[in-house]
Amino acid sequence: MKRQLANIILFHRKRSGLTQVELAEMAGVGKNMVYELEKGKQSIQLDNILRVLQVLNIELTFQSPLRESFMKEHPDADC
Amino acid sequence: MKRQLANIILFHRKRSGLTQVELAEMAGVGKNMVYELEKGKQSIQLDNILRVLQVLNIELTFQSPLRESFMKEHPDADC
DNA sequence: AATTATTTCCCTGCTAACAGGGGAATACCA
DNA sequence: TGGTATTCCCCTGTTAGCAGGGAAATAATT
Repeated sequence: MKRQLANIILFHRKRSGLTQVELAEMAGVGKNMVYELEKGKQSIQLDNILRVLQVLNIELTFQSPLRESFMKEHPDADC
Repeated sequence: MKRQLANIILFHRKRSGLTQVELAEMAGVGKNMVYELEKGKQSIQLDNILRVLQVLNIELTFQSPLRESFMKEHPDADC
């Protein structure tokens, strides 16, 4: 997961034909943010990352053994 | 996804019998971080969130239509 | 009810993320 | 090869995340 996020964002941005600056503007963040994101910087605020991911149509999900088994018994729980 | 992260963390912390302070110490972050995380604060650094998730054995994954179709053709790609 | 544990929410100082600018380096064309 | 587009990486000032302390509010335990 270290550089995974960086790779995913780079991959999706290139595929969508956007430059770093264009992506930054669409996401409402600074251009250096996008640059550092793709460089693999970890200390970036979640909300900024989410803005970028939203533009690229990338979804973020959480998984854990505990969660899976719980959701099986409570299908309508929001957690 | 707004409060989802907060709920997941709270749920897992309770299940593991940890207090906010204990979780914070194990994750190597401040106690207020954990409190704000569970309150749903979005502007938190990703690396700090990941430290907390790691303690609780929660995994983070990315999904997108583009990614799925690409991984099908390149099963060993790391992106 | 009384005691203890935990959470909530103040506060302070430090630090680094952030936006935005700019220039050099590199990549991408015609 | 020359020109353009894009990326890389520096800089500056602002701002807010962060750790840590502490105290009131709430929850849990006996």
